[in-house]
Amino acid sequence: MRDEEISAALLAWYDGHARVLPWRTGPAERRAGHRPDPYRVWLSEVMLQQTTVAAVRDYFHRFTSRWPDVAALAAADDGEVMAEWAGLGYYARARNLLKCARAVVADHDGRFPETSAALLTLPGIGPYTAAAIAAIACDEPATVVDGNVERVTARLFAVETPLPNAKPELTALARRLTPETRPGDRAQAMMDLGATICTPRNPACGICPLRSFCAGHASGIATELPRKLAKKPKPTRFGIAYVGTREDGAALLERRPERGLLGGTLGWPGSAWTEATPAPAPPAAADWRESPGAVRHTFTHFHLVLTVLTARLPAGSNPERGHFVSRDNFRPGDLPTVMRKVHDLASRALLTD
DNA sequence: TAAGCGTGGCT
DNA sequence: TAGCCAAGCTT
Repeated sequence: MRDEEISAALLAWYDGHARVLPWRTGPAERRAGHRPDPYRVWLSEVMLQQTTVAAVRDYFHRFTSRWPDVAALAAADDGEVMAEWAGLGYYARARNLLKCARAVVADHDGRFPETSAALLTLPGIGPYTAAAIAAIACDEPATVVDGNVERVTARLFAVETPLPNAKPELTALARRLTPETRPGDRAQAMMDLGATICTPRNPACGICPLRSFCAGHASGIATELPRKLAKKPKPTRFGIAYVGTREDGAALLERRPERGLLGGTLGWPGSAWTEATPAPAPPAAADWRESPGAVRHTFTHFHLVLTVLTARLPAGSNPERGHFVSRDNFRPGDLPTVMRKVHDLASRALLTD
């Protein structure tokens, strides 16, 4: 009974406070019988993996403008999709996005499957995303567990087990709060509550619709939850990047291997990234000069310090690595952020030369 | 199964 | 400033 009261309080709050988002069908529309487009739900959920709403907004608009449905995306050029994704991070998502779109077209007649179990078999769709799409787009009473739900649930039930060990326990508790009614709204309500009220730091318990049910708040430890195991320190790695520009303005770029860090993205040729600065191995013969300063960038699991070398390459340059991209076809914004930083440093160095 | 995999904003 | 954090998935 108590679990149902919590669900009811959550939905009542959501009816008045649901955020308006481009990929979302609001509670009023939903009651009028409108379901959101599964393609847009899927695209938004993949973009939102480990990524904030603010960061996703513009990317979502550009993707849906350029590729309005799953068939269009499935037919897209890989390089153009990678370029459009540039800057959003976790590039495996973009590669899997294409694989998934093509699987939907090839194996599912161009329509997304309508159960979480079937969605789970598609590339890039894991337990969270499968449950979210099924609940939001198909009204399946799937239990959606993301970082927000983990935090809300840990506080609501005062779970002291640290993450990630607490994951099964929190999932079971979240399942208790998953009623048959309005599963899509309920899932989004939990996430909205976590994003706007039950925030990681300084939660707004004073205006929380679940305060009277919250064991964490009652015992004064809500802000400390969920507990987390200590993280490993990040090592620092070093490398060299070569910014080569031909006389006609073409840039010497290289597509990285499909797998691994920045897989499938476009970037400047360079050394491996290792614990000591590697010996130079330029991609083409030229008078390479070091740009003052360095590029600093932090990835998920290490810090990177890049030395940037620039050179003008002759018209007939025949590089050992990479390929030339004409001035008209080169946009720094098509590169992942670390490579855009390299471009920016090289540009500053050439300007002051 | 633990580790690999981006980025930008906030404190 | 440096660490923490965000609507996780894959291998």
